[in-house]
Amino acid sequence: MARKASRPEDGARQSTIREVAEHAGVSVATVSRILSGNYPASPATRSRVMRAVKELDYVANVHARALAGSKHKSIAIIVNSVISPHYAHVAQGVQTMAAEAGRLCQIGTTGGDAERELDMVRFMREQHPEAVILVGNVNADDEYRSRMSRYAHALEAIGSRLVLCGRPPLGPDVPAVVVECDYTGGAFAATSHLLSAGHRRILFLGQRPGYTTAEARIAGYRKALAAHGVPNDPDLEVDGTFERHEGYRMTRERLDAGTPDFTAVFACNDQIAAGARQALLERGLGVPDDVSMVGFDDLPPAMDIDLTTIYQPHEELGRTAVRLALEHAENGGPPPRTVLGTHLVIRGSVRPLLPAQR
Amino acid sequence: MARKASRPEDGARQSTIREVAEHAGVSVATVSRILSGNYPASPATRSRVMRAVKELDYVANVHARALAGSKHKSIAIIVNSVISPHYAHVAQGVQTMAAEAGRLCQIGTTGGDAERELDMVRFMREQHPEAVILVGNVNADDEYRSRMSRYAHALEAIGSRLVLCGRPPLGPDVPAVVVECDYTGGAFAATSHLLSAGHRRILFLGQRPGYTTAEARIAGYRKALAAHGVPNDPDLEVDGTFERHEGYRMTRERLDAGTPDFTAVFACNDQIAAGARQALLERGLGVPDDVSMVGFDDLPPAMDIDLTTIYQPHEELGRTAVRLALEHAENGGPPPRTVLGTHLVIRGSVRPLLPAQR
DNA sequence: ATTGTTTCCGTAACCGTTTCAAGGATTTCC
DNA sequence: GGAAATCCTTGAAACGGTTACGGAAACAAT
Repeated sequence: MARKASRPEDGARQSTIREVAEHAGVSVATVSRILSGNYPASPATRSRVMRAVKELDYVANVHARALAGSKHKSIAIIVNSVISPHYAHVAQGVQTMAAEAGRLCQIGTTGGDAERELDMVRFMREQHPEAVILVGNVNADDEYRSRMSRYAHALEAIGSRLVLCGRPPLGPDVPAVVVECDYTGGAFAATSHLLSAGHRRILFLGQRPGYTTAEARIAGYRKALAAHGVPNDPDLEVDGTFERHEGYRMTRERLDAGTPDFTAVFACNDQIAAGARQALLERGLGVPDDVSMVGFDDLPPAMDIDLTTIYQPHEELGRTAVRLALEHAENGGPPPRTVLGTHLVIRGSVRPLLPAQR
Repeated sequence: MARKASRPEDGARQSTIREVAEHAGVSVATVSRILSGNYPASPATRSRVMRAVKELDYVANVHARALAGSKHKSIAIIVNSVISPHYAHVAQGVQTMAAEAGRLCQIGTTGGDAERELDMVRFMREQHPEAVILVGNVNADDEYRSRMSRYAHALEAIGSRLVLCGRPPLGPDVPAVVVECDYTGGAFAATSHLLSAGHRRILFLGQRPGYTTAEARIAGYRKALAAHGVPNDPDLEVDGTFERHEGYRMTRERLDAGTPDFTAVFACNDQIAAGARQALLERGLGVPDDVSMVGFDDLPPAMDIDLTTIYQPHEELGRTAVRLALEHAENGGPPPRTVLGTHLVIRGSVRPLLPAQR
């Protein structure tokens, strides 16, 4: 109904603000103002416009709106993978908060590849979102830093902000909101827990030189060892990605190499722990009877395998990222920065080691 | 560099196509054509334009492009939750395929609420994506059907299409691409597997009247019972959502009610199975020693708890949804429809029942 | 040399909003 | 009663692209 006859088309079209204006007998400017924000308007006009909107089932075109107002209510999030539980939870937090704030949530994945992350940021920039949230694990080399720095400034130029979520700042020259999580503290607590139970040789699963989230954990691990006066044996730090099958592989290879030279395991996340556990069980080693274990994340697999682990506030990381970005967009000033904490969740995968066994 | 002096601002701006044109000494039309599609242009002009683009670090404004070309390269996906493994995998498939096709991926969650799903569709419509993909489990009442039908037509009107992924068509009057998955067949295979192992009293966990994904499964369950000549006992069909804690609750309540009157469990997904298993273990019932179990999904928890289950092609569902939508946008014609299969994955959670135990 | 084809490129009219300067209608004040 | 202030409302210029249409140049054919 009430389609402009002057523009005949085969398919129906979305009604425009002009049609609404015409229908209500006012100008487009009036419709625009009434619809966006509560601008002074006489009650009569307002209700006429509202009725026209209803009758035509009018929905504003966001692209026209974004173009004219140079602002698109949307938040972009870039993660390694949607499947990985940690990222999924962070994404859920972002999504929830974005929805609450009436923002569209745009998502992109990188597979953990720094190059693809950069391309994704570039791609997202075209969309002019209010914020681009970068989550997680990436190997930041110099080339990466310089490109990301360029992009950060480009984003700034279009009034969008970069948010680093669960990772440290990229440097003073890279404008970004930062929402960190205390991975070093978490790893310290995990390792201390094992040390307090008498363990001395603790396998570290998930070392990844260059990757901030792994490096933060190993720093905590080493710090705990030092605090307990236990010498650090680099041979106990095993390289691998944060996936289940990698946890399995790392442990398997270790066991294949000879008799176990460790009594406990600290896994960089629960997935790794689950894989490691499987490898141990296949070799007839029980958890915690033969080997104690602490994971990281406190996500689904942890409960199923009764894993003592470190909780990190996944969803809150996402929510905070959105909140701070939006606040910063509102208030301006230097980009805010915050650090969220972690804590130990005790289940049944750690057993005290008798003095004789040490 | 080369900023228009006539428009002085505090912050830097993104360069426009006009600036690129000026910089390259050609018209904006030429730049536009060279950038989008391979329009005939002399190599000299092309390279001049390309160089200008590089030098100005020009990125087209998608909103302007969408407005002028009335097309935005984007795909919207609406799921219950990003956290739920099944949805996460489907979303991963969508995201992957969308990225391959150079599309932006927009995501929204509903928490399994039909009302919120409708609102989300409405919201997504404002963004003019090429497709809106609806995944999963929702209670479709008449009110829902009628609103969704309206939205489907509204989407059609703006050249966008609705995609139903992992759920049946809504009716002949609702234009939509449909990518189903054979849940009935999967449930039939699962139940048959248990029946063949001699089980007769099989608990069905996850009944949800009105929810298509649950109803498809129970249809398969009943069909298998009938095929084996086993009478259907409605009392064995337990209501609950598809979450781990619900699996725990349903089983717990069952066990609390008296001595177990079943020898096997079919869980509507692996999460439910994991929760059920925990409840059984807490009561001293082993899987599969005391109770056999088959799940659905073949996702992470399945491997950890050595669960025999039904595989469904999660990511492929997502990929297919995007592919069909894009193909349909290209070719037109009636909306395509397809059904993907499932298959049994045998692990160690089912044990044959001795004839004496039946 | 004229005409017809091709090929490449430019002009300008949109796309659907927002927003600003300015206009008309009331009310308020002296 | 007229000027000033106030309140709503409007026309029109952006915003940054795409694209229909047409012109100019280059080349081939007559």
